Amino acid sequence: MPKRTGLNEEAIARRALVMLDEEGVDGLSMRKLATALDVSVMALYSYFTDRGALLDAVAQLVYAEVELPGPGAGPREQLRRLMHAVRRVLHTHPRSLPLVTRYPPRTTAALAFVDAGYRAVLEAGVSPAEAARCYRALAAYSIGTASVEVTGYFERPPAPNDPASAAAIARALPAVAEVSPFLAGLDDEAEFDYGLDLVLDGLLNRHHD
Amino acid sequence: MPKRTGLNEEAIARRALVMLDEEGVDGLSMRKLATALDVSVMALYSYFTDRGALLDAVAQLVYAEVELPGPGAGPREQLRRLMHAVRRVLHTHPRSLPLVTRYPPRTTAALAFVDAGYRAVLEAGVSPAEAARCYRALAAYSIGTASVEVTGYFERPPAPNDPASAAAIARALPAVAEVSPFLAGLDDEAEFDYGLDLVLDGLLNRHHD
DNA sequence: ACCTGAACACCGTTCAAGT
DNA sequence: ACCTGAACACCGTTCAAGT
Repeated sequence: MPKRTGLNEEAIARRALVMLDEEGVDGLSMRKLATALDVSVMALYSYFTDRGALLDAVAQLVYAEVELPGPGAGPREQLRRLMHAVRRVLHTHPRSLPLVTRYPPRTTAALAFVDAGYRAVLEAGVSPAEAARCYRALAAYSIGTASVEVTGYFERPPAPNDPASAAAIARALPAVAEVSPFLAGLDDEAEFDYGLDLVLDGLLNRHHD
Repeated sequence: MPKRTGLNEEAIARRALVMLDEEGVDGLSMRKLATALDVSVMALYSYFTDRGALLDAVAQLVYAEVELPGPGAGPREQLRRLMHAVRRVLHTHPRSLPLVTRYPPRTTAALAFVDAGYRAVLEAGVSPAEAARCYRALAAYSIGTASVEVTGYFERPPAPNDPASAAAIARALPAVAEVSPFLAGLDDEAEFDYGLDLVLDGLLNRHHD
């Protein structure tokens, strides 16, 4: 008689995603995950060759959560909605960012949003060879924005450890001192749209002429 | 008499960067680093409160390596050169990418390239408030591109574990099947320029009108 | 085929002690 | 102030064994 633990790849990866959301990549250990699933650690290795394979599976689950835009809009609007959906998923699972930059989409479910993106670019009349370049630029911008947002790259003005040197920084880096105050007030989603429209306009105009 | 180990923050972080380049973030352990520096593990804790502080210091070293463009060119060309320099550093230290997306520039040396970027945008006649937005979009694109390049996001056509399902993928994801073959042939630097020009044109034209 | 427990070779960090 | 060694509480993974 089998042990009837109800274990399978999907169930393990789902529980791992919950743990990732709560504790981050470093907090997601095989041992804690096994405890949470009420099995021995080594039971997990019947489904994943190692921790890397598990993290990959978690990344695929995240990609699969990207909401595909419904039909009825032009290609440009489809792309805009799709990139917003990508950004939204990364905000739902901010701790998954290190995984997303390590494991590309691979499963059918994970590739669904990529397919939708290619389709929209092709519908705009772009050749397959050019569609690859277009989508790559869009993906780079979306992933980069999410990365910058989630890590708070521009969140606060630079603060050196030594508080006495704040004045020194202002003297050595006048432009940083002048511009930094405005970074704090930016609205993330509006900024995302700002750059996204730039890239979309550039891409689609270039191929319409 | 002090132990004359020649230890200091900078020397430790420099050696850590070498180890990061060779073995990646996971391979950069406090214990191995101490052995490489010929001191006990705990000696490192006199200079860094924990491993995170060390990784932060390594990230600052990487930022400080960004080559600033010389004078003599217009703001647009300066920005183009600067973003290429950022990309170049991330290619010199590809394993530093997880650090760069975790620890923003903070020291004076690390902020030098950010200052140069702001200065160029300001020189283009953009207001400080708008300069913050412009630079943010540029940084997002550059970091995202480096991320996509280094992780090989678009390097190979998607290959599911189950080879029998390759045909199934082609059926379920027709646009992926059509576009993917063209991704392999792309030249990374040319693609970077492709999108960078798009963003630069959009940003600078918007503010010139 | 799936699951277990013990063991191995690692980690980061705390603590008490040395100079 | 700087450095050490021992100890603690963790890791991922191998192995031999169980059903």
